[in-house]
Amino acid sequence: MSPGEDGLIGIPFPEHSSELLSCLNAQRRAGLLCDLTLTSRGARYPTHRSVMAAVSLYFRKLFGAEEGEAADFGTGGGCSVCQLDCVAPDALDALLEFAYTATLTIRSSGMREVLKAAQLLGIQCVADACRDILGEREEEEEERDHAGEAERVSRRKKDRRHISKSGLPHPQSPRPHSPSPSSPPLDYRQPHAATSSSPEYDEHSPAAGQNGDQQGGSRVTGAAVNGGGMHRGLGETLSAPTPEDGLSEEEDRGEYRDGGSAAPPVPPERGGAVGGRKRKSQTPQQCPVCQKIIHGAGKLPRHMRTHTGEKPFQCSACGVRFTRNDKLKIHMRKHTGERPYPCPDCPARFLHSYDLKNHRSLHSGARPFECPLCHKAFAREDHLQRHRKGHSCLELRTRRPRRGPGPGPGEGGGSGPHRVPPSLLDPLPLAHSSAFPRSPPQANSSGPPLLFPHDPDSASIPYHALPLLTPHRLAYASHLWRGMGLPGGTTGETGGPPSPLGSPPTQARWEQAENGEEEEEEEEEEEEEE
DNA sequence: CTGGGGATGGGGCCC
DNA sequence: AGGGCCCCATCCCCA
Repeated sequence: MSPGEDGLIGIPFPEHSSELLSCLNAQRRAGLLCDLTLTSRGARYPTHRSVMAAVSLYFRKLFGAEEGEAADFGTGGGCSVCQLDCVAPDALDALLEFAYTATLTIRSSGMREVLKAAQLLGIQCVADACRDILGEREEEEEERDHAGEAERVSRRKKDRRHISKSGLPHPQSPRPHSPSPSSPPLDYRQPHAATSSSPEYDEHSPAAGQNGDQQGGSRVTGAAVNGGGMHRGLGETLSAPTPEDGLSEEEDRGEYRDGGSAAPPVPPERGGAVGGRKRKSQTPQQCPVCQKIIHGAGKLPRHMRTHTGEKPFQCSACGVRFTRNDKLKIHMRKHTGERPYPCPDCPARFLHSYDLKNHRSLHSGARPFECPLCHKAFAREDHLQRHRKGHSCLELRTRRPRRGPGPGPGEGGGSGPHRVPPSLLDPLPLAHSSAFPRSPPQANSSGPPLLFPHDPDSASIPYHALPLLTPHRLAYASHLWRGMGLPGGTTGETGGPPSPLGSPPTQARWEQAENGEEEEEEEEEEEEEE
């Protein structure tokens, strides 16, 4: 290989962008290299012109960074001061935090101020996000107001509002850098929300508490919007959403609309397979990063580690780290040789109960998961899903195995023993049917849907798609790792490329094939009659 | 492409 | 409320 000509290789450093941002944020907090000071009603925020120009259209214009103009602001060597009294200190603080962490953490009550500030400063993605949230919330509140059972919820909401209001500094009072005791949030010197508290999610540190408690005892009342918009350009590591992400986010969205109330109509469990288990009305907590409602007491710290990449539980034998203690415990079985789930029908033993369950289906020969198109039956649901994603059934499918020899003891007709999960019959999986309500992706049949509109004018992506970007596993995680003084975040998250399940061309082919089969089957029946 | 094992994240139950 | 334990759904990887 001649190194000069075609020996060019690109070595990606996925953590670079997030590390860069994190470093800039550290410099900002330390006041290092700050060449711009923003002031708002007495509060001063040292910052960097380049960062502000990168984030805000307003500053881009101001500094002439947009069209190559050399404005005074842009060329001066000293530290400039930009007075922004039209922007509330809290909102400015939140926007600065967003600029340097890609996460917007604000209180519900401050949403409008942030929206206003984002519009003023030309931070489109934040403005869009705030608009969406405000819109949703208003709808939600209307629903609640009409619902008689919502009394408790609304009371809590009032409390929240009260807390939030009392937490806001008086507009006239100078913006303190150290907030008063009654105004816990938004100390700009401290990373917000999950950023600051992420190291404390370690289960070993009981002081950690829930994320919502970290700033004053009330649960999270604001929203943390992970800013994909402006930082997406930096974040080359942004991965397309996995089907899992999409699906779960769909579920989440449903839950989110419930607003975490104590007695919402519970969305169906996954596939309804859980059956008897009822969701106990445990205090749901909202993840400040992905907005997901986490049910179950004490589960939020566990969930947060999926964002931070923190793996506090290390195997003493091989050093592998885990996010959860129970996973480590299972892992340890590999070292101890313990396989607590023996198959009663054969010598096989398993680490997990569900492995045994899967395995036993082999003995029984049960293949309860049938492809509705080619009617091939599988013992495992995920294998059926994989089968359908691979579209292989189109080539292999011939005739409906209506008589015995086929897989499974029963006939496939109608309400036979073949269980086809409703989700699999749904031609358009949720992840692709409603996750992109505004701009449906150009689903090509060979790759993930396009999440990022190429149109530069559409500076923001739909807010609903933000959680799908899984940025929390990228830039965000890096900040936290850095904050914890740990080496760079693990990149174990694979987030494999999703298959465009149910993409229109494929769906059309399926439907076509299905129609063809109906005809074929009729012919077959006629033959049988003869 | 399929079968199988293992990993991961979320929720429920219980202490 | 927090955490342990368990189960479930889903995904990844390998043969």
